[in-house]
Parts: sequence; C-alpha cells; structure tokens
Amino acid sequence: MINITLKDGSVRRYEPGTSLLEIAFDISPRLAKDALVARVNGKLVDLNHRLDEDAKVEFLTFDSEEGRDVFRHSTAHVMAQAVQRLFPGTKLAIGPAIANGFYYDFDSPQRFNPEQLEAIEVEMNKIIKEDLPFARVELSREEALNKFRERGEHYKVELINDLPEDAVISCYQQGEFEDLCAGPHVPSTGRLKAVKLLNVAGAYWRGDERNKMLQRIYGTAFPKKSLLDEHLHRLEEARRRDHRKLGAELDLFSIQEEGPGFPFFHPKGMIIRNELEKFWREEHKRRGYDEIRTPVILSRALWEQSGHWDHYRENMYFTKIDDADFAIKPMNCPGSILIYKSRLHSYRDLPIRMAELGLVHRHELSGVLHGLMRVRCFTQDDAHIFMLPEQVKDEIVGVIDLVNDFYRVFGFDYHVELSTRPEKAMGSEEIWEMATNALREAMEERGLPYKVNEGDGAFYGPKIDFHLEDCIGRTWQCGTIQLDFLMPEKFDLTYVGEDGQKYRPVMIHRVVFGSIERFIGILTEHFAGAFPTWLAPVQVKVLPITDRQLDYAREVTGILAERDIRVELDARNEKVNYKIREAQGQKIPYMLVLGDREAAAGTVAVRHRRKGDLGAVELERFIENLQREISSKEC
RNA sequence: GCCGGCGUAGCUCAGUGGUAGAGCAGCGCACUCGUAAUGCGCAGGCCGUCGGUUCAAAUCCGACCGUCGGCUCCA
Repeated sequence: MINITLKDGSVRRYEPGTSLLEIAFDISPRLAKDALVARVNGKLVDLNHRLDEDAKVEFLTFDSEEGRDVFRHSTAHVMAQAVQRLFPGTKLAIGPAIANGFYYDFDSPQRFNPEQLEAIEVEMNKIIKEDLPFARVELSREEALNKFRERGEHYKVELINDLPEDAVISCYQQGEFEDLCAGPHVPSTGRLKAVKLLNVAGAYWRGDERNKMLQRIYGTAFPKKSLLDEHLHRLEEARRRDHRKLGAELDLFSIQEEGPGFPFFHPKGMIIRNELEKFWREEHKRRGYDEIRTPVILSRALWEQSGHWDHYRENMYFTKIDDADFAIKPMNCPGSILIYKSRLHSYRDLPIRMAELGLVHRHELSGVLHGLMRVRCFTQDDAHIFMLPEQVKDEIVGVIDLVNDFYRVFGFDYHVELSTRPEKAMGSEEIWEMATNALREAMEERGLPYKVNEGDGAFYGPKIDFHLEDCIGRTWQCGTIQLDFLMPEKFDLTYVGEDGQKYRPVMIHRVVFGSIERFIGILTEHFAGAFPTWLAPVQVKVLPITDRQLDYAREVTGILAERDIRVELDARNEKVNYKIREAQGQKIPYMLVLGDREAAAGTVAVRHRRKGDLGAVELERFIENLQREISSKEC
C-alpha cells in the first residue's frame, strides 16, 4: 500500500498503481468531476497518472490559476486538432494558455477569417462530445524528431532541437491528433465545455519579425456556459469604458484622419490636462524640482552627439532650416543637458532636479497606434536629476516615493519592472552593472516587488518601469526611472568638487505620469469617465425645472463660477428628467435641481451622479462641502 | 511595417448590381413640467479616396488612406 497525504494533512492508503483520478473519485465523486489536474510533490501531473509511491497530493480545479491554465491549454490542443481536421496540411507552432484564454499559432495556406473560426468552433465542440482521452507518451529525442520530421512539422522539430539535453520529451494524444507537449492536460476532451474563439491575428514565429508570419487564433474556455457568458459580458462592459469611446462621448479629445497618432485636445480634455499639470507643478516644487522648457526642434549634430542618431534614428522626424539639418525631439534629455552645461556647477549645487513638461514626437509604426495610449506625439512629465555618485540611491528612492504618492491619489494599482542591458547599448558592461545594482538596491530599500526584463533597457541605461492597467487588463508603461552614466560622458558634463577639480555627475531620467496623454487615457478607463470632482471638466450642472426659475438659476451659476467652480447652466426648455439624464450621461458629479421651492428659500436641491437625490441645502453649505471635496482630491 | 476585420448623416446602425434609409443628436413650434428620454415638424449623405469591371456600383475587383484586434516596439 502507498500513503497519500492530502492538502489538509490527512493520509489515505491505496494500492500501488492507483490513478489520481481514482483517488479523487474515492475522496468524492464531485471532486473527480471538478478536478482538472493534480499537484504531486509540488509538480503538476495528469489525473490519468498512476502513483507507485507515497506522495503529497493536491487536486486543482478551475478555481486555481494552474487549473485554469491546464484547462485552456487542453482547449488549445483541441483547437489545433479541429484545425488539422478541417484544413489538412496546417503546420503547428505553439499554443499556450494566456491570462484569460489561450491561443495557437498556425502556418496554413488557408486564410482564417471569422467564418473559419465558426467552423473550427463547431468542430471543437464535436471533439469535446467525442470525449477523447488525453494520453501522455514519453519518447526519446530521436523518436520525437523522426515522428515530427515525417509529418513535416518543422516548427516542432525546431522546438525539440532547442530542448535542453536532459529534458523529458513527451507527446499528448487525443484521438487521431498528437502534439509535442510537456503537459499536463485534463483527463479527456469531454472536460472542456464552453469554448469561444475570439479573433485571428498575425504573429511572427518566435516573435521575431525576420521570421515567417503565422496566423494566431485567440480563444477562451470555461467549464460552464454561464461562466463563458459572464466573461464575454465583462469584455463587453469593459469596452464601454474604452477611453476612445468615452473621449468622444465626453468631448475630451479626438484623433482625426489629418493627424494619425496626433491627438487633438478639446476644451474639456484640456481642463483635465491642466488640472493634472497644476497638481504636478505643486508636487514637484515641493520636492525641490525646477521647471524648464526646451525647444522642440534642435540641430541634428546634437542628436549625433547624444547617440540618438545611431540608436533611435528610425523613430525620429527630421527637417531642414536654411540648408542645415534639424531633428524634432523624441526625448527631452539633450535639451536639459544643454541647460546644465550653460554654466559651471559646484558640488554644493547638486542634486539639480530639472523638470520639463516636454512635447516629444516619435515615429511609431502605423499598426501600433491606439487612442491616447500610443501616439506619435506626447507630453512627457520629464525630469533630469544631475547628482553626485553618492546621491544616486537616495534620489532613486525619492522618485520611487514620488511615483507611489502620485498613483495613490488616483487609487491606481501598479506593478514594477526592472529592465537590464539591451543588445544595442552604449557603454561598458561594468557601468551597466553598477547602474542596475543601484536601481535594485533602491527598490529593495523600499520593499518594492519587481519583475526583471532582461535586455529591455534604454540604449543609455537600465530602468525601472511602472505599469498601469487599462479597462481590459492590458498594461501600459507609465512612470519610469532610468539611470544614465553615459550622457554625462558624451556631453562632458562636470561639476567642481571640494578640491577644485572637475568631476563627472550622474544623471537620472524619470517620468511619473509617463505621458500626459496616456495617463489621461488610463484615468478615463479607470474611472469609466466619472472623473473625481477635482478633475471633472464640469463639476456642477444647474438644472432649472421651468423657465420661471431661470433668473434664480443664473444667479446660482454666477455665484458658483465666482468661487472657481466649473459650472454649467442647462437653460434649455426641456423637462428636468431629460436634463438629468443628459448630465448623468456626461458623468457630471453634481446636479442642482432648481424649482419654485428652492428659488423661494434660496437653497439648491443636490443630486450626486452616483448617490442620487441628496435633498435641498443652503447654497453656501453646498459650496463649502464641494470645495472641501475638490481640495482633498477625493476619488 | 506585417497578418486579419471594418469604413454609409455628428453618433449607433440597416441597405449585396437598378432613384440612399432608421433611431438618437441638431434646428423650429407647442407643452412650463420636481430627480435618467414630451409631442409634432424640418433639415442633414462625392456611401473613406483613387482606379477598374458593367448599360448601370454604396454593393463586384484592385490599390491607397484611416480605423479595430494582434505581432514587433515603447511613454
């Protein structure tokens, strides 16, 4: 007999050779039905696996991340099977589970479009009905290579060749279909219930644009139809929060054919921008930053000196003035550096923190443009900190705290990534090593958890990135801190030390919002357009019930405007219901309904966009509360 | 840039080879109304652009532009 220790610590005894599925059934038939995969001594294993020795076993269902991934990975296999049934000769690349579903990359002469997706979905449902067991087969490298070579599955052959020497090579079979796969999988195709194929997209083999473009089909899967419907409904809801849709509805900004990737800010969008900038200026002044502004067009020679010409040219726009070559700035740093160099600096002056709301232009590929999130011109809330080497860590910690304080005001969750030396980098390995360690130490001092992206740094230095989420869970880089030992070298920056000698300062590039445009996009989706009152383009809408109250309504509107409250009067000859509906649609925080009673008593009937009717109060009282809410930046 | 989808009125969409349609928004008139849509009327379109097929093109074909979802890149 073997001893099986379960998650709760209890021990059960079974014959050697008992399968995990049998054990699950023995514990409860319900568990056998819900379990998708098991963790045996810390490793994920198929439920069809038989145990010969004592083991610690945990059964995983769709409620766990691992369970979901296995479920969806198995669904990807079924999709591949369906595709090969319908379109013989289709070659398979890779097909993993992803955050909310799965994909599989195919190489096929057949162009997949929505019509084919439907057919594939129908075939997948057939395979699920057939309830084919997933069988694991382990085989030698030779056997595996021969098998996939024979079938012409050259992507699989490439994958096998890249597996480490000691890897166990396994295949999974369901019915006539077989795929190279480490597993594990659900016991049989019948476990997969509700499947939906979502879209097709091109994707390069191994993500490298020099390789062939494959067709990637995305889908999602759930163990119950109701869960699938719920998920699709959530996606639908999320689209309602899309900043591009809300931007048009709330009249914040537009993007026109005449300027692809170059957003137009409308009056209401400008109010949000200006409020953000006001907040930004206050906070930066408090923290010892000086504000500067540098030109948008600067000589090409400057960009050659900075290294942008060599490393960033394909993203830049160029122009000519009187036969001399100029570039439109893609970054603000060279401008800042010129200001630093305009006079001599003492070690006593450092750190110098020069902040700039700088408009930069970058040539982004047409296919990546996305509302305000990815554009071709944007305003970075940039700053360059010039400092002594021994000030580096404190300055980085200072920026980390600044970013955290900012994001907290908006109630954002974020995650942090550290990017290290890229292939196309300037400077020696040692300098990079030093810079990267400084960033690490600062994050560790603040106990900030982070993920490492090897090779993702800027060409002049490693960086810490702060990522925020949009309405459908895509993450966007906003804040970033980049350490730079190289620009000071290239531009021969110096300060005079205690001993009268010249020394080299260190430089930090950093942004907090990242790009004001992207940040407004994120804000819009985060609040679903219902901006906190301090940011709301219109804070109060005055709604007289009939034109008898127009004079009083004008008076109230005037008083509010005088007190610096952004107020609009809806003087149209419409029913109050209609006016409320419209103001709600515009997500205006407060509506003041004014009828004969209010006009007589000198009060206002307050309606809040979320809390509804709050009853009548003295106008002065309302203003006090509103001003308190605005100045505290309440969310 | 690459792969696939889409492009008709300000917005949302119908129209698949034979004289361009609806709802909402806009404008006019009436209603004077108490917390999410009052009624009637009027106007509004080189059917993304250019070229081709056809007696005839919003509709079929091609190119380009824009846009959406990805890939790649990045704030």
